[in-house]
Amino acid sequence: MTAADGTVSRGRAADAVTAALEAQISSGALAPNSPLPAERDLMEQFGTSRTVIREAISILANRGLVESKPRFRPVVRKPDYESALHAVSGVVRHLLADQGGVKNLYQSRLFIERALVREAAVSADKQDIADLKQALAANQAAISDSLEFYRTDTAFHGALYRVIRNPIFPAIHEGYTAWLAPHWSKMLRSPERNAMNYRAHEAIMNAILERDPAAAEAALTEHLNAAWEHVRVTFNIDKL
Amino acid sequence: MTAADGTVSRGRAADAVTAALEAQISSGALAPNSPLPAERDLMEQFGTSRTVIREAISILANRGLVESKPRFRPVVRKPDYESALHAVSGVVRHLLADQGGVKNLYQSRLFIERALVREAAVSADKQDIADLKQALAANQAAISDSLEFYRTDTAFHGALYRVIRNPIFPAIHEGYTAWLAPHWSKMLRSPERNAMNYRAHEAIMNAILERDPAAAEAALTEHLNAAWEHVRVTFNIDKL
DNA sequence: CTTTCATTTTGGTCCTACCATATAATTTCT
DNA sequence: AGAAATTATATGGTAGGACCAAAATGAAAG
Repeated sequence: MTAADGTVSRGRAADAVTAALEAQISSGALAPNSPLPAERDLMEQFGTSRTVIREAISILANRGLVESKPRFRPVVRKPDYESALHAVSGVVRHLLADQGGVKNLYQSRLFIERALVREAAVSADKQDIADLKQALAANQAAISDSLEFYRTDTAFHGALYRVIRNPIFPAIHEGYTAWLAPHWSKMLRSPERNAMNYRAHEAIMNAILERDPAAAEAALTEHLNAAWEHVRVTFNIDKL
Repeated sequence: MTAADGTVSRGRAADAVTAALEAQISSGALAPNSPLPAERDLMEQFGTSRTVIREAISILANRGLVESKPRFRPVVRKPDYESALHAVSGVVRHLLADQGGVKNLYQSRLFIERALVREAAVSADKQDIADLKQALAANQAAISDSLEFYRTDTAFHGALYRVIRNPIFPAIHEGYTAWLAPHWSKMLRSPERNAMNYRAHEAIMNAILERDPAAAEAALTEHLNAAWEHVRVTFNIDKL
């Protein structure tokens, strides 16, 4: 087969189509949130069979550049850090099922957040502080409502991932939230436990306000370790 | 269509095949590094057309569970943290091409490694120290050989990612190495610059040996910032 | 203007066929 | 007999056509 640039591809024609569509997405010719052209149009546009068109779309879907629900037109997605996380989610499922997978992931989260609270204590600006305070207040207000508490709990930790101005970190937070959620949901939520977790958040907040990175890191570490220990002993997931 | 478990899937039959193959891989029925059965055998085994078999294989490939070179039999791969990184590499390319992508990635690396050297200074054990020392020695021995210096440089930083016993982190290091390599290779390597970088590594090592996390973090920060600054001013990649 | 119904698109699946190459089998040569 | 060259087969990649069910669309009815 002969590609547009004249090179002979002995391997996959789909790769050429994939690259072309990638380019059209990057250049904005295919706007985000707009549906992809119909497969039969694409096969005319690229002069190939539907087979290769479909394979190309499949590749783009797994790359996170388009979102394809069965029976629906694939929708173009701007490649952002969330879609990158979405792309790994398939493998992550296997890793979590593996021995120690959940523990490894949780440990990495602890490690990251330790560094984040330290960073927050050292260099959070007024806006960061305001965001954290607001998230904390919302968390306090939700102590009696376990479902809402979980949401605000996640939001508070999420605020931590935003003190460092880097879109990679909020995406990482979303990853942790999504992948660890099944195990967090196991946690027996109660107003008492919620209150305990809120106090832990408060301690972290105070350490940040006092610009004490060591105290912030210590508070965060104890908070996450306590949560882990609770899940661990309650559900005996040591081997996970 | 009716799947093996009797459920009727209105969407994709390929998903059923994918799941079945996933199970066979997880259970070890399909051993790692062994080739997948031929497509025509699989279509008989699952009672579906080659189309869906091929789509399932494609999905598995993008999930990182099988590695498929064009025209070759797909090879089963045990899903590890490296294959997870491999799965994102497609999207990452786009993110790096985007505005500030490289900078964001490099900043995240700096953030992670700051925490890593701090961790190393606090809790590196004898083995960790020995590994770091060996990596440092190899780095010193390669000052005059820029190519080899790059390799040992990477190895030294890699040793940092292993002090915390978590397979996620070496994988992250591989990601940084692979994705940042194109930009690092731009760096004008010379014995002088190599010597400079070696001294930076030495300073980090010393701080770790002295169990001084703050000094270690400072040394690492200066090291990576200097490298970034050099790349930045030399090649004017501010907007990358 | 909304609802309902008939029509057309469109994605998902199946099938058959053919090509090019990787792999296995066979022959040929040393 | 063993190695190298040759032929045959198996296998992945692509093409094209067909059918179905659900989605999108347009027309008719309320």
